[in-house]
Amino acid sequence: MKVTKAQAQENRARIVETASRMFRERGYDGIGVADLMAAAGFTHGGFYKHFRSKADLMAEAAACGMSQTAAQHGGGDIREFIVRYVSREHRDARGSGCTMAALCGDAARQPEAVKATFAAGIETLLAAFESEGVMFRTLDEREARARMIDMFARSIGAIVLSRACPDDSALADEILEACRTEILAALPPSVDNGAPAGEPPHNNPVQGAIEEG
Amino acid sequence: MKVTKAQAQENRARIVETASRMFRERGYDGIGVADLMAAAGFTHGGFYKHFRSKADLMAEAAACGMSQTAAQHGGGDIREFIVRYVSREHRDARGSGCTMAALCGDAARQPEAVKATFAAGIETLLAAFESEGVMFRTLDEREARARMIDMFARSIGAIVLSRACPDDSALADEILEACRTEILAALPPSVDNGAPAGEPPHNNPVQGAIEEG
DNA sequence: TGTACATCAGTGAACGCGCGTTCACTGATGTAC
DNA sequence: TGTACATCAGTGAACGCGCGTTCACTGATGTAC
Repeated sequence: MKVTKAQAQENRARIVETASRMFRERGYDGIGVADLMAAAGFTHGGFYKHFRSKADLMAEAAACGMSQTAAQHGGGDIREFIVRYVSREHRDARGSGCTMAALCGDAARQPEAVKATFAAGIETLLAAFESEGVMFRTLDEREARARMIDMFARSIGAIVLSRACPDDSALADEILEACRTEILAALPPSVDNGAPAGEPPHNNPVQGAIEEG
Repeated sequence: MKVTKAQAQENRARIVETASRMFRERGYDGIGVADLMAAAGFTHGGFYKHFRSKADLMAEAAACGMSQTAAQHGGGDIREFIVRYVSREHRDARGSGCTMAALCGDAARQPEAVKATFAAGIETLLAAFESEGVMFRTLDEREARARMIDMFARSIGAIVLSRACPDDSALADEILEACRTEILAALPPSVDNGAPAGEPPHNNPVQGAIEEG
C-alpha cells in the first residue's frame, strides 16, 4: 500500500502533530509508539519508515510544539500574553497549550537533542517579545532580556504549580490568580500608550497595603 | 530472615528516603520498584510488605521530600532562600534539591493522592514563610500570600526552565541569574532592619535603566 | 526462665503485560525503457 | 503513451526486555504457656 510522496509527507506531519499533542497531554513516557501511531490513524509498524527512534520523534514533536507556541503567543502584546497564558483555560488544555509548560519538567531528563530544542524554543519566544521592542524600552538590552526571562519563568512556574494541585482545588486557581495579578502589576502600565514606562501599578508593598487597607 | 520491628521500620524509612531521592533524580517513571529496592539495599520482593503499590510509595516519598524541603528552606530569611534556591548548585543537585521543583511537572499526571501531597507541600512552604510574618508585613494577609505564591512560582519556574536547557549551556545559567536578580530586586530591601518595607531596589524600569546606563 | 509455635520482613523465581524495535510482506507509486 | 520493474509507505506478527505485582518459601523475632 504505497502512497504518493506528497501523501507520505502529509502523514508524517500528522504523526508529528499528534505526538506533539499527546506528549503534552501524557508526558514522553506516558504514551507509546503504537498508541501514538493509532491516534494518528496508522499501525505502529510504519513508524520507523519515518523516524529513527522514539527519541527522534520527541525532539521533532518538541520543535513542532514550540513553533506553535511561538506562533500563538509570541509577538503580541505582553499583557495579553500573560492574561491568556496564566489562565485556567491554558492550564486545563494541556494538549493544545504551551509545550514548554507541559514538558519542561520532563525535558530535563531527556536526551540533549530534546533539551537543545527546548533551549531554542526559549530563545525564539524571547526574540518574539524582544522584537516588539517596546515593553522594557527604557532599559538596556541585557536588563530587558533579564526581565523577559523572569516574566516567562513566572508564567511557566504558575502553570506548572497549578497543574500539580488536585483537580478543582482552590489552591490551583489561587496560584494562577495570584501570579497573574502579580505579573501584570510588575509590568509597565502599558506598552503602546506612548508614555515612557513608569511606576508599575502597585509594585511597592507600602502603596499596595494602603490601597487595599 | 525476619528482622526486629524497629529494624523493619528503619528499613521502611530508608526505602522512602531512597525513593524520594531517586524519583527526584529520574522522575516517577524513570526508576522501577526493583532498582529502587536495590538502591535501598533490598531485593524487590519485600516491597509489598511495606507498600500497597508503587503509587502509594510515590505519595509517601513526595510527602517525605516535601517536609525535607520545608525543613531545609522554610522559615529562614526569604533573601537567603532565594539565593540558595535559584542557584546552579540547586539546579545541579536534583536528588537532594527541592521535590517540588524536581517533580511538579510529573505530579500533574499522577494520581490525586500525589497531587494532594504536592498541594499540602505548597501550603506548608507558604505557611513557613508566612509565619516569619515580616516579609510583606505592610500588606494585608491576602496580598502578602499572593506575593509569596508568585515568589515561589518564579523560583520553581527558574529551576525548571534552567534544567530543561542542555547541560553547561549559557542559557541555563543566564536564566538562573536573571531570575535570581529580578526576584531579589522585587523584594523589600530587607526583612529585619526595622524600617518599613519601602521601594524595592530597582523595580522601576526607568530607574533601573538610569542606574545601569 | 525455658520451650513451642505463630508471625511476618525479606528472598528470589515467576506471572502477565506493554514497551521500543525489527522484519517479511503487500501493493500502489514512480520510473526506466 | 504503454509496459515492466524497482521502490518504499504502510501492515501486522514477532522479538527481547523491563516493568509492577504475586507467591511459595525462609528463618529470626515475638509471644503464649
